[in-house]
Amino acid sequence: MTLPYAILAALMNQPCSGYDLVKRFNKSVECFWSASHQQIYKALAKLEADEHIGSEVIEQENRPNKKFYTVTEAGRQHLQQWVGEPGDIAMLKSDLLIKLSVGHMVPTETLLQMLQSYYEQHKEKLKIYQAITKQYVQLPERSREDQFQVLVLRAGIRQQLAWIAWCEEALGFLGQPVTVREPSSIG
Amino acid sequence: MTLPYAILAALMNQPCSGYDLVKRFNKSVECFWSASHQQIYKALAKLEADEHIGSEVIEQENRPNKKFYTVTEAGRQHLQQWVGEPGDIAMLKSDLLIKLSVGHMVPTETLLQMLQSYYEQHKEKLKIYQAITKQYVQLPERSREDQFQVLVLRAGIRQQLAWIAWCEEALGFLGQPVTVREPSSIG
DNA sequence: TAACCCATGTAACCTGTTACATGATTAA
DNA sequence: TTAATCATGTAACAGGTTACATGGGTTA
Repeated sequence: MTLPYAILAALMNQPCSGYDLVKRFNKSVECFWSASHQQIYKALAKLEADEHIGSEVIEQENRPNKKFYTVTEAGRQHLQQWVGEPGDIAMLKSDLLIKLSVGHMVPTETLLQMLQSYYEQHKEKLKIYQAITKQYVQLPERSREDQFQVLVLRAGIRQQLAWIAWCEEALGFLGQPVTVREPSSIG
Repeated sequence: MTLPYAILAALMNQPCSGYDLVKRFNKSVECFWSASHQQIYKALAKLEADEHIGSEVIEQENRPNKKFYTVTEAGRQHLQQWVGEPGDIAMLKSDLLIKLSVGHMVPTETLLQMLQSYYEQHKEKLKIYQAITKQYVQLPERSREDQFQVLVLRAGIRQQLAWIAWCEEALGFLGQPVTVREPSSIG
């Protein structure tokens, strides 16, 4: 039930076409909600039918036309109402933790390799969040809108730092010498 | 695709009935994977058809019979193989972050109330993880199996601490005086 | 010449949620 | 007597993934 709201939120911050939305949802640029292009096009059709968004066809030469979506007043109110509602915290569903819960069944060397792969991915994700945050922080003046973007990104950074610290603890437990790092700081 | 493995893992650590599995999956006792009873019964039927688990009917007086499930050798190998495979880190999908990404659209007072509700839930979750961890830590001798359980729980604790610290940052940003806490420690 | 980008969609399938169903036992 | 616990399931639906489809333009 969250995807339509996530789309409304994205379009509020920056109206665009379905194709561009897909990129924003998946190029890890923006977002804490993923969706395939099929899902997004379908949700856009529904949102338009419900008159929460409107579209304008933009004719283009040498490439397909695009539909440019903007949020309607009704859509804005719908989103605004949802934002104020309390909700449930995200359930932590992790392959990795299921795997480690039966770690005693598997040779340590195998576990180390598997864990290392997750570790690298978390460090990569952290870099991405930090890079995007930097772009906002470097702006001479930040709007309140931008300040909220930074706040959200800092949540992502904190999550990744927590995972990274835990991976290091786990690698240590498994007997892997871990490179000594400076105490984590979220900047 | 993870649920069947999560079930195999749970049954490896402690064989039981479907009904008991449901409790272990949802009473936050054990697990970093949730599932409804409908899903679990269905998955159990499939796992049994694939001969990854076997069942024995236990006759009971004054209450319905139960099916007691145990992992077969084939199931054990299937699980073991999966544990060694590298996988993708969990996508962070958060209602709360979508809401905050359009925080500028909503009155601060409304945001504060909404955020407070998420904050309380994270603190509650943390308490649960800490209580379960304590039970393991207090044991006079911990098996390697138990040590892995503690490791997994510590991941949950770190995640909740990260969320809690971020909620406090967000409340601070919104102008809410936050009770001063000792620097977070995962114990 | 092959692969990828632009741009939008349909169809089949699998996963997960909600509602419905049964029926005895026990606690408030 | 109302509700909850025990114990297992079916059926309908919503959410999400994978595969298929089109067709010109650009890059290697």
